[in-house]
Amino acid sequence: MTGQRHDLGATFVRLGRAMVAAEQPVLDELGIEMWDYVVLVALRDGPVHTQARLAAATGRDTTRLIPILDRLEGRGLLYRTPDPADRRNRIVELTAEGAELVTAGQAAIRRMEARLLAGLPEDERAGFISTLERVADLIAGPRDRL
Amino acid sequence: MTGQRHDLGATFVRLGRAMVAAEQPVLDELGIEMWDYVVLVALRDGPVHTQARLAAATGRDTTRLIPILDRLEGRGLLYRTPDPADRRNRIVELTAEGAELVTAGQAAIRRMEARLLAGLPEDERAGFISTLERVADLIAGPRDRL
DNA sequence: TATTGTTATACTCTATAACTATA
DNA sequence: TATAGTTATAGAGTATAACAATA
Repeated sequence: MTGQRHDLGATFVRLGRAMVAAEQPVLDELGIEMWDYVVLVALRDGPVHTQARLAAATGRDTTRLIPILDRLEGRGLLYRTPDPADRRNRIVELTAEGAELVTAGQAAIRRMEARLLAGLPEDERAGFISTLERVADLIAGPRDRL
Repeated sequence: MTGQRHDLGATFVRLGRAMVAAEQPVLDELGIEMWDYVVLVALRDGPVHTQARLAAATGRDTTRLIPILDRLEGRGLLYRTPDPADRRNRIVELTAEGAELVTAGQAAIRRMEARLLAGLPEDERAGFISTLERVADLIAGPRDRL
């Protein structure tokens, strides 16, 4: 019996899939898809001046990002304007409605996470989450900040 | 600034992708693909009497499993025999060579994991991994054992 | 008739390559 | 000429449906 524990990769992938599934009903309630949410969260802290940077920060490539932006812009959750400094670039920014939605969405997802982890003792839970963030930086590199 | 930390889903997915990428060179060295490895690991602890159960345990569906089994059988790493008790079923079992390869592969992957986590203090690392296993069972349910 | 394994078809998602506009 | 954004095409990956063998 070699494996007292499972491979980290298998465990992380499995956990990722389970969390995406758990987020689905929350996102359904908000009427947005997962990648919509990812983009909205990435934009929450301020406008971005090139879509390429936004694509890198969200792990999509630029071509896959475009339909997402089209949909969100059509719903009035964000808007794109040409950058006056270089009109090839587009400044992407949340509308007030978009900012409101991402705040409400993330709060709902945090509540869902808390429910899932309710079985863990409080101190173990806190320690796990803080180490998890460090491990993520260690293994996957620091996240692109916009 | 709402997010002192990132959503768990985003973090797990990112970590999963990073670990899969980190495993790639190890698997290349062994001459197998990721799903080959997943199947070999699942079979390590004993034969399975229906491919449907193997598919469920590895997260593939039966149709996607078949080309994987074909390839591994062709390389002599496992074999399929009709179940005498119910000849519709196929018993899938590792060959000696397959068992050897999965043992060597997992050892190499563990060494890779240890290198990636070398930046963590030993006790924090141990605590994290043990809590991670509990969290995985909590969130994704106990894993199908063959 | 129902189920296992298999094969074939359709669909979705992703990646690559052209096209437009600005520089 | 080079780059940002966009659109169109091709490819890989996945899911659905039909088929053969056995029960």
